[in-house]
Order: sequence, then structure tokens, then C-alpha cells
Amino acid sequence: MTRRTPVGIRDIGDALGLSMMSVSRALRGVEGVSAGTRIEVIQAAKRMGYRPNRNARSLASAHSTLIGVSIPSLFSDVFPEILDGMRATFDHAGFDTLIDTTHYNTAREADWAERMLDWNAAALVLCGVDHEPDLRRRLRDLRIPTLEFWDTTDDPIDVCVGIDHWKAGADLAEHLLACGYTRPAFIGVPEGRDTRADKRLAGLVATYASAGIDAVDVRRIDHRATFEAGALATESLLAAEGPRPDVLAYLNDHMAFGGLSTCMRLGLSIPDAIGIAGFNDLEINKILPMPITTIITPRTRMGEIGARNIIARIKGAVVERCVTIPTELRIGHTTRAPLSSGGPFSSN
Amino acid sequence: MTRRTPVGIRDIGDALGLSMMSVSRALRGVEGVSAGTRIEVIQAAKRMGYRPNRNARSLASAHSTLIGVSIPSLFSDVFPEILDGMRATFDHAGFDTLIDTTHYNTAREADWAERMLDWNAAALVLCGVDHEPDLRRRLRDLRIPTLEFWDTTDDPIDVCVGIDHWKAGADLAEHLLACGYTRPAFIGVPEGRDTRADKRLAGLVATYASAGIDAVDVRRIDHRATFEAGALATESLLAAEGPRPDVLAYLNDHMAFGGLSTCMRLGLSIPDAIGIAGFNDLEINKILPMPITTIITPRTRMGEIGARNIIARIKGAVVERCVTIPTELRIGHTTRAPLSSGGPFSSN
DNA sequence: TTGTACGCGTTATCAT
DNA sequence: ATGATAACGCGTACAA
Repeated sequence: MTRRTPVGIRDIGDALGLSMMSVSRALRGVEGVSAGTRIEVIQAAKRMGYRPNRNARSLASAHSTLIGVSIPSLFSDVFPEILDGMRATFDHAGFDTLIDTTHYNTAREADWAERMLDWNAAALVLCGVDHEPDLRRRLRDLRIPTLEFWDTTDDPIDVCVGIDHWKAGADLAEHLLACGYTRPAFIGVPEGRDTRADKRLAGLVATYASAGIDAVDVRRIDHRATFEAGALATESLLAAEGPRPDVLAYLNDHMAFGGLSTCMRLGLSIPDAIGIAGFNDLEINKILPMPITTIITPRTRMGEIGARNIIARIKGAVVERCVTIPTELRIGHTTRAPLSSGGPFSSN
Repeated sequence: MTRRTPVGIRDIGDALGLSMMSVSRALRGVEGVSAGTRIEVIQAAKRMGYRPNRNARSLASAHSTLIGVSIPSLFSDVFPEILDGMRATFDHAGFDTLIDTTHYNTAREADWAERMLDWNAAALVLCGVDHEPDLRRRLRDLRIPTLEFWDTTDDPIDVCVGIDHWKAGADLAEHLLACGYTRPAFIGVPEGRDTRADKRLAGLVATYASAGIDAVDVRRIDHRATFEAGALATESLLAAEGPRPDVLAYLNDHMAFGGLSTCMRLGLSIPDAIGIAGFNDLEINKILPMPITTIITPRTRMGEIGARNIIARIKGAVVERCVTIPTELRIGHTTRAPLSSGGPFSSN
């Protein structure tokens, strides 16, 4: 087998009449070499085209610069944005990103995590806080730095950064109630697939329930959460028997836009006959003639904070175990103007 | 330092009274062990919770199961789809994906590629065929399996799979000419950033030129190729002095939808007063009330074919050096009906 | 500040 | 079919 590392630390040492250790120290930037030899070594390394063998490093030191990042899917705008926020920080700090897409399958996630451990990964980044119990235990026992992101919990595996999905759902419900919508529907994917969306739904249901409204029409479509999924689910919902919902809350803005298109095509008056709400405030919402009422989620910032914290953990620093970033309601044109908090007789 | 691999090949051998080599052979599934010992070893490995140390493996064998994949950006629908197509195949074959996002910076790409070599990567996957000359040379010299995707060339570093962007631009121009549009504009990002888009523009310009039309109004916006970028660029274009273009060709469907929104907001009649064309046939196009005329690109399939071929290369097989996948024009409602090929007097 | 001895966990090579 | 020995390239621990 032809080696791809023709020049190693030994060669530099030989060329300079130094021991391998001096070279190693100089190259890694650690204490224990005079400034002079360090410069000499670095120059020689450059001249000779030295490249470190990362596998050998990792084997010898039981450390590595590999960080494994697992996300459910690359098709969603939200995970790419979070990932991008992380990667900028990882790159800067010299870490490489080993990626996985789980497609919302926790067993696959667990298998992949083991592979990452086989690589001696410096840290693991997982989406959400719902994982295989075995994986949770194992990562804890191993004490490997682990970041859970997007969701939050009081008891993360190690550290976490995310938003409160239940509260986001509740906040949205509050707004819809204030707008006078009394027959809500939620359109999402099958239960258990996207547990964060399930939590938002739970927050919405609870809030409506505490206002005396127990009927939330839940529609689930077995499809990626796309524009098309939103359109299809909405068609089926509107074609169904029984009382029509007066407001449709979607799993995300893309599904919401699909639903919006369907409603407009059917000639439904928005937001009067029917309201529409999304989630995430995705980029498309900037250019829609009728911006969708949604919840703004801080995705890039979440990635940056998460990356910063997990790197601190790798270096052994103590960091805040759990960071919950607030979300914000964005009122668009797809929901009616809220009734004034002064009551229905206000002139607002 | 606490080791994360409490049980190694040696331990299994000790437990079974076998040498490390027999264990290694059994576990790797190579020849040289009796069926009986193999089963015994595999069971013992499972029972004892053996996990291979991948760095040690890679160091000893000068092979690894790491594949480095570099893409310009995660925000685009097209790269995630290609990547997803690849990953499915990689996963299945037992390869791990080390990812990079270049943000269209070839120098960063080259640096990252070196790091991948430091990891002893089994293969490199790069976007497009325009790279730092040094990187090209080096990968060739090293004979490391390399896949270039999305674009094509007669002379790839190693193997490539992609589409002919120049021809795609030309095909679109043919259609727009057939529709009777004579004052085309192209809306994209700064020249050199997205070299594939530059090639499509070149194909469009050449085709219009061969029809005697030399004026193509090119607008570039320094922004990610998003809905918003399309909207902003279109606003500025339509506000400009001089004759207004009668058809707008965009870098992709997202920018096109942004432009479409702007045109509709300004009350322009589409497709008569002004035509709109995109690129890629992205998912959003399925649900638009007015589907955008675009070019369908085979993204998932490209990823799968590319992954299959690069794995074959890793295994030493000979594969087609260059696969060019055809694209297809999708005629939407944002361009006028083409004049019949029979000429202007036809009753078509 | 510099150097020596050894180990990291596995695979290649050559023997039996 | 199985085993002994020697790398793989580097870092840790300790000595000088």
C-alpha cells in the first residue's frame, strides 16, 4: 500500500538532527521547545511538505478533532441553518464534522453514535432530547461531551441548547384565541416522527383546552414536511365532512404555504373565513404577498451557542447545562387582527 | 486518559485462546479462518461488547471508511438532495461522511481536502469541476478516488457525474425564443461565485446571439440565491431606466419565485408582459398556482450514481469516467405558449 | 530544553 | 487454518 504521508515527524527530526519528540512538541504548539527550534521545525515541516497523520494522533492520544453531528434531515431549512451556525465555529476551532441524517429514526441514530465512538470522536451533537435509552446511558457513562439541540430538557445527557416547543405552541394558541379563532386544526406528520412538533401541538391543545375548547382537529400526513405535504393534507382536510376548522396551524412554514396555496385556489377568504399559521419564520416568508403568521426561531444563533458550549466542554470547561432561547410570535396577514386586550368593545 | 475501548481484539483472543490475527480475520470477514472459529469469535465479540478502534484500523491498513464530501452550501435544496442521494449509498456500504461547506471559496475547499487526506479518507467528493490547480494536481498524483459532481468535463480529476449546464442554458434560451421573447435578462449572483450558473448564462447568451439577439441584461446580486434575493434583484431591475426585458431567467427557482412575487405585486401580466424562468424544478414548484418554467435536474439520482461510482473506484473497479445526466425542460405557466415549430403562420 | 522507551489497537507479512 | 513478529505514525511518561 502506498502511504499518503511520505514525510513524518521522524523525517523532520532526522533532517534537523532532533528527536521526534522535539518535532512533535514544536508542531503541536505545546511547551517544551525553545523558540528557535520551534521556528526551525515549523519551517522544515513546511518545506518538506509534512502533514500530520490524524489517525495516528488520535490513536496515540485517545483524542480527536472529529465531532459527530446528527440531524433528522437536510431538507428543512431549519437543520441546515443550525448546522451552518455550528460549522462556522467548529471550523474556526479546527474540528471536522462527521454528519449523519437519521430521518427521524432513533435506532439509526444510536448505531451511528457508536460508530462515532469507534472514531474516538471528541463530541457528539444530537437533535432533540428523545433518544434510545441505551444511548443516553452509554454516553453518560462514557462522559463524552454531548450536545442536544433544538429542544430542551431539565436533564440533558450533558448539555443542551434549544427552544421550548410546548411554549411555542401555547404562545401561538394564545394568539389564535385572541384573534377569535375557535375551531383550530393542526396539520403535521405522523405522531412520534417529529417529537418537537408533537410538543408544540400539545402546547396548543392545552392552551385551547384551558379556554374551554377541547376539539382540535389533528391531521397527519405520512410525507416529508414540504410545501406539497401541506397542500395535500389541506385538500383532504377541507374535503372532509363535518364542521370546517376556522384556523389551520401547520408543522412549519413550508407546509403552511402549501396549505395557503390550496385555500387560495379554493377561493377561501384568508384570514376571515380561515386563518393560517406556520412555524419557524422561514426565508420564504420574507417575500410572500401575504406573510404567514408564525413563530420566529433563532436557528443560526442556536447553532453558534451550541458549538461554543460543546467546544468548551471538550476543553473541560464548565458550561451552562441548559440554554433555552426565547422564540417570538410574528403576526402576519394570514390571521385576523387580534381583538384588543380591552375586550370586544375596544375600538382597536 | 480513560480509554473508550475497554475490550480489544487481544481480549477476545485471550478469552478464546486464539491469536489476535485469527480474531481480526474472523471479525473482518476475510479468508483464513474456519467457519467454526469465525462464529465463535463473532459471538464472543458481541458478548464482550467489542468495538473496533477505527483509527487503529486506519493507521495499520492505510485505509479508512471516511469519505469527505464538500458542497458549496447547505441552503439550496439542490445540494442537500444530492448529498442525501449519496449518503444513503454510503451508509449502506459502511462509509462515514465528513462534510465541508465551501461557501463557494475554492481556497477553503483545498485546505479542507488536505485535512481529509490527513484522515486517510477513502475518497473525496467535490462540487463542480473548477478547483485550485494545486489541488487538482495533488489529488491526481495521490491517485485518491475523487468524484466531481453537478458539473461535467471531459477531463475530470478522476470520475465525475453531472449535467451540462451550458446546454441547459441553451435549451432554456431555445424555448424562450420559441415563445417569442426577444429581450432576455438573467438574474444571478456575482460572476465567478457559482460557476455552474455562469455556464448556464453562457449557454443562454450564445443561443440568443445565434438568433441575432446580442443584448442580454445581466443582473447580479451579492446575496445568497434565495427568494428574497430574487425579489430584490427584480425590483432593482424593473426600476431601472431603458427598455424593460420581456423575460427574466433566474439562477434557480427560488430566485424566480421571488421575482415572480415582485412582478405580481407590481401588477405585471405574466407571461404576456413579462416571462419568468427558473432552474432545478425545486419542490415549491409543485404547489405554485402558476408553475414556473424551469429545467428539471436529476439531483437524487445524481447523488446515487455518483456514490455508486466512487465506491466502485475505492474498490479498484473501473468505472465510466464521466456520466452526464440529461436535463429536461419543464414548461410552466410563467412563459407564453411557444409559437409552433411550423412558423408564425401555423395555426398551432 | 531535549531525549529515550514504550504503548495506542490493529493489520501485513511470513512462517508453521 | 493459525500464529509470531513487526510495523503504522504519533504521543505519554519519565529521564537526563
